[in-house]
Amino acid sequence: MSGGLKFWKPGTAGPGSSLDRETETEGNVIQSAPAYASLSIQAQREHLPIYKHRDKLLHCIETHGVTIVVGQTGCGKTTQLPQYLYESGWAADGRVIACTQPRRVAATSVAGRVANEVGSVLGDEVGYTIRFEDVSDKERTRILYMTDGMLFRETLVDPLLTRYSVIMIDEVHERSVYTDLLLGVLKKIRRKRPSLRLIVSSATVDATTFLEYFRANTPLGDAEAAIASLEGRMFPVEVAYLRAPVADYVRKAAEVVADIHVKHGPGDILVFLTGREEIERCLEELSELLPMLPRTADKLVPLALHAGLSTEEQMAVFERAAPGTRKVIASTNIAEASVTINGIKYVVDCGFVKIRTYNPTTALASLATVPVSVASATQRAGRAGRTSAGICYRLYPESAFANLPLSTPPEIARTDMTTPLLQLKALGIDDVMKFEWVTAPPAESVLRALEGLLATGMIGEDGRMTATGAKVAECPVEVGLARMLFSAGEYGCGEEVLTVAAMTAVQDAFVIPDGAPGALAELERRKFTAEEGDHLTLLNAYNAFTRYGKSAGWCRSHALSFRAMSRAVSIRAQLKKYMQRFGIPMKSCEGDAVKLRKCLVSGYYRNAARWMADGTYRSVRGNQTLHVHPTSVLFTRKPRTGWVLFHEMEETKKTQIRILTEIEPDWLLEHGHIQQDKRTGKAVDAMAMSGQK
DNA sequence: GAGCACTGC
Repeated sequence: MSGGLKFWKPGTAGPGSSLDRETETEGNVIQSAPAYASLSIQAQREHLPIYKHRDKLLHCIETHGVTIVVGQTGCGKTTQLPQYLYESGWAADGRVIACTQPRRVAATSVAGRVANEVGSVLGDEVGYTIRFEDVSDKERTRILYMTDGMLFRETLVDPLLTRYSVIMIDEVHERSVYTDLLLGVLKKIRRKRPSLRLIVSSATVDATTFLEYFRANTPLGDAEAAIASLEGRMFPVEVAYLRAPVADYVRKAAEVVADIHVKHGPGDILVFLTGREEIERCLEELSELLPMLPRTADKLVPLALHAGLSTEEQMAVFERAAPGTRKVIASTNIAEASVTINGIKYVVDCGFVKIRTYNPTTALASLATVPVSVASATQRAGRAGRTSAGICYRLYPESAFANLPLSTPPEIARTDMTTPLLQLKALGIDDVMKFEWVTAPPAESVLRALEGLLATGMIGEDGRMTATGAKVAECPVEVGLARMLFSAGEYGCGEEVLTVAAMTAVQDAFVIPDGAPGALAELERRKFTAEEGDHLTLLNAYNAFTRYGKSAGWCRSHALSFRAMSRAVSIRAQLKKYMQRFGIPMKSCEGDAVKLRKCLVSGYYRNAARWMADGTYRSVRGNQTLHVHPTSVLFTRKPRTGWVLFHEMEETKKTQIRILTEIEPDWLLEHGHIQQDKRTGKAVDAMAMSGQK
């Protein structure tokens, strides 16, 4: 490390230099995104003046149907705007001001802060609504924070969202599926109810996209949409790049951290890497480097942060570093937007991110490591400037930055559209091709989803939703799970299938404890193992969890995630209400695993696979080679019947199937193949394959 | 014979 930091630092702007007045809307991330900043300024100059003052902003909302607000994290838009609106009478006559967030924690914490500022009890004038928690009052709540998913769901009940006078869609730049669906639906609602005011709030210049979106094909005229911007309260962040690319950014990250520690003053360090494995390796490399460093005054405290950690483990990153120590947090993308840590002065950004994409042709989800977008890199850099001026070290050359995509493709372009399309149908939007998407999902994705909905009887040949489809659409789980729940009456296993659905909807109930190798977790899981496979193993784990008092300590000693198990309890209770509403008897199959497994088949018959002599499986649909995920209880065993049903498949290094259960191939024949046959004209999966047994 | 970015209803 004697050579020191081999970074090139842009000379034009240093920490503390102030930026052009107008570029303040971009935050003070110096030199991070020149092309990006100028795009924003240009767009704003062309269209409208920048409103910075409260009264002007209100005026803007008053006169325009849709206001696009640009302002980055910390500018107060989320907490202040709804209050301004409230004070100027937008919540009069029993109307409600809504503000949506993509995440539950954001909705709850912001609601808490605003209630405090207003001097109200949370749940009274200011409240929040998220899944499983409604801390609001139907009569009294005037400012309501909620997840965008909840507001979208509300449109199923009240299609014009009549109780709201203003709806603010926050963090629109994140482009979650529900944000996109909501924007489309809100544009439609505004045609029928022009009095509804919209505020679309974004941290980035995507804002111009939304401005154009709300103007396009709208009879409301040019002046109906406006951009406003709010000043942030960020400190400047200097950005440094590598002179040349590195082969091993994990190693480089450790070196840069060591170098910062030796050469720079106090302040914690946040390192962005792509996954758990990289995080652990980086911290190992760092501990090897430390003894070789010159003596420093401060001690370095290494911490990991990723979603796989328990809540307590995650809390460690928020604890203030003890005097004479410096925290270094190696984190996944979770620290980019979901988790905010104060006191970070240095950010080290590897420049990559793991992203999930869906291939509609093969029905395969895959997880790939790809370069981050300019928007992501900017957001990551900003994490260094929340409490004081900071530095961001990007582990790639500046020339590589210029080639990054401006933003990550929205989720709607890389996800299975089956459930979203069914929900649009439930809203009466039958022609999804004509729906005004902010970004349209790929045509192939829409076609495959419609095919799937038709094959499973959710829609008819005319494309309209069937009676079963309407029930499934209401149920807040994926289509396969809902179908399975609704056939529970037929198989007399309502109690059990409800638990299986809840446990399947929750990912990662079984955890690999930190430090202990997989073997220990494996041993614990074996205690719940059912011969038939993972679905019944999950059922056993859930039943044991409730039998032993739903305790966190019990989960810890049985390699189960308390967080996941508690979620399963909530989901089960919620799904139970839907089953009761639709009159499905809550019977127990009294240990008859055949009934339960037949019921699983009713929802997932499309996910069947046949065992091959080499230990892999072949999918019935598509004849793909599949590998059992190592967390499956069938990882080590051949299924007695030679056939399994799986919950999902995902491509990483190999194509893997997760959550599988042994089935009889004959059970496949009873489902869904007829419609599919008629449509494709081909011999169908289930029928064709069962002949081979 | 070996693994998993992050949300949300």
